[in-house]
Amino acid sequence: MWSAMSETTSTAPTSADVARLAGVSRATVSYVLNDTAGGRVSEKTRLRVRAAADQLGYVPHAAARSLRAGHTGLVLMAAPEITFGPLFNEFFAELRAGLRDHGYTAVLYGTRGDLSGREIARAWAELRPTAVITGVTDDLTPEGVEILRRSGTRAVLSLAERPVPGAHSLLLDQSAVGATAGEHLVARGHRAIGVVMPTDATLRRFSEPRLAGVRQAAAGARVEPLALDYTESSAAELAARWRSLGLTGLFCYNDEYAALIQAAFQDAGIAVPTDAALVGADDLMLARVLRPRLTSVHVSLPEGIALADLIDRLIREPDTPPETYRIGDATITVRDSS
Amino acid sequence: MWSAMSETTSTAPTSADVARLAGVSRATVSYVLNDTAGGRVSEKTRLRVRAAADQLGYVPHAAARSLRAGHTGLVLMAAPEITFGPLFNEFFAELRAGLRDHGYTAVLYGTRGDLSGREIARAWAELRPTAVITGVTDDLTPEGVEILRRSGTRAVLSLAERPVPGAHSLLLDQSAVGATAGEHLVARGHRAIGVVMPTDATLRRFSEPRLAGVRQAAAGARVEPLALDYTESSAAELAARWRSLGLTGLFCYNDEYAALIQAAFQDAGIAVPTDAALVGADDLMLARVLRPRLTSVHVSLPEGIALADLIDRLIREPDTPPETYRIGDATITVRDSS
DNA sequence: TTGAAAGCGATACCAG
DNA sequence: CTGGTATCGCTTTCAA
Repeated sequence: MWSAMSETTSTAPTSADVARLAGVSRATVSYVLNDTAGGRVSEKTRLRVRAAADQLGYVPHAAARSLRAGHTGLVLMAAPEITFGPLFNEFFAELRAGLRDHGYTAVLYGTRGDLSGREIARAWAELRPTAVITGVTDDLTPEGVEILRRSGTRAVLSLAERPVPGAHSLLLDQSAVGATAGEHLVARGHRAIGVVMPTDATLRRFSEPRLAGVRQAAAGARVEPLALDYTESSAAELAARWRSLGLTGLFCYNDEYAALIQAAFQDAGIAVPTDAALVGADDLMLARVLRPRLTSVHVSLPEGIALADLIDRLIREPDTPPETYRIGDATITVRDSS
Repeated sequence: MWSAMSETTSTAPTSADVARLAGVSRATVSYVLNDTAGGRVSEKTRLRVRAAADQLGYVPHAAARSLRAGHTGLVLMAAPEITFGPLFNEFFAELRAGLRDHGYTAVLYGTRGDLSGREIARAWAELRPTAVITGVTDDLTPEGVEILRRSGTRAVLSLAERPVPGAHSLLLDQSAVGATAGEHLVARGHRAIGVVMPTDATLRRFSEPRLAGVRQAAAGARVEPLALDYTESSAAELAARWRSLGLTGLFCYNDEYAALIQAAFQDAGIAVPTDAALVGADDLMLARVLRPRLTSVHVSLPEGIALADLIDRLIREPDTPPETYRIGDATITVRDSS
């Protein structure tokens, strides 16, 4: 029964309040509510305690508990400020579920870009997380890793395209994406390949290794980086000078950029795939709703469950030397654009 | 200087450690590091304390601090398990920035769908958040609101398409989206209008008010709901029976569904906009990369800054009776598909 | 100008 | 079977 509306003065009920109402000690309340020490408390008392807790709407105080326990079950995940699309969202959701099954609480903790590596690390360290997974956008410096470890963080992982010294690395091998696209285009006979490079600075960490991957796979062919804003006008401009570039294939960074370009090419009378063979990446639904349908490279992220198991192991063995786990398999789905 | 690698035994340095190293008391350390009581501590001592803290890599313990302070600066935001796209992401990022300027720490806290309303509320209440913003996906029951308030949460907001009793409501008026689309189609002379209804259950809370909006705006016209999976085959099927439906206009729920349908129509030889006038929603970049370009209804979310100000006010005046704030203006961008 | 000590809420040891 | 009590790390009042 929810008795009265919350008064302003309502201070949260504590275990002491529960104890008082049930006529027992705080220790007993703790035993009962945590199912500790089986059978040490009589059935009758347990019922009284439970009833009292219920009546007061008692909820334990996580901060007090973890202060006493010496550890929080918190796994902090860096929250990207930019969108990575449905792929990442689903991945995070799965990972969170997996961690919860191991008894951890996963939280997306966001920071703005205007904090230095040290400040970010300190902000995280204040929460005394059990583990930290730094995302793709955030800069975790070696110094930051050290700050976290000193403050008791047992595992620091970086999910990025290059390793952070001192931290375990889940290396998202972006160059494999480019390489897969490059191989495909070369196999189709293309010897002059353009690579779209978004001017967006936050994407550089992806675009550059992807370019390198194309270069490596298309050794011997001409590979030309082409800067592009994510705007219609920028795409139109690229379309206008396409014929003069002498290229036949184009790796478009991802499906969204590819869609933009395909539309501009269409407007300019450049036929896909005959005048330009297009390859996107991420294999979004978008690739299937365009006409012609888009060939796309897909990066499979690791199963959230498996990753949760790994994190749990690293937490339990905090002295495991930093290791690099290569994740993400690149596979290509060939459709009508190439 | 980062002396040695973190040993296993490394227990996080406390303010007592800093005090010992600096040769002062814990109180003094607290004064210095928090800039409390200006001028009460001599410059010399302050330097010593700062140096000691630095040397040890001291980071204060947030749980201990807030336990003592009696309040956390935590604003919990329900993390949606599904994607709402770039619109929401940007909105969340802005909101977080705004809250940080007010001294709060915003955190995305995720829960899986398998928790009951009470369990979710308890999980949140354990963290003693200062405010909770429940997202679009999560079910916050009136009972949950009460649990939170009892445990000291000063403001509970729901950002949803219908109000939660007891909580402040940021009412995202989805019916306005449908109404705007309906008005547009009617103004163009359409008297038989289809409305795409995603079969995805989590989207029903959006799709139904959107449908209602169309109905209201197109009173007198025929309005036909059309169930659709987010698959190519489902779209193809709709295209196959389009002519037999006798409809001329189609509101597609959002741009992604509209893209799917436009492709299917194109495959089936149904001309857009002459055989079918299409209207999407959310005004994504997608609407601009399709050919014909997509007419789209745009919902403008409130400025994160403004919302942060509102939340701050509600926190300061926790007894403000629950109120409903209508947010989101629907405006249409007419392009080539309608 | 600095230090001693109380207390925030929960838990776990050791007595009774 | 149950209760007292020390403890986690930090802030803040009160004394010195």
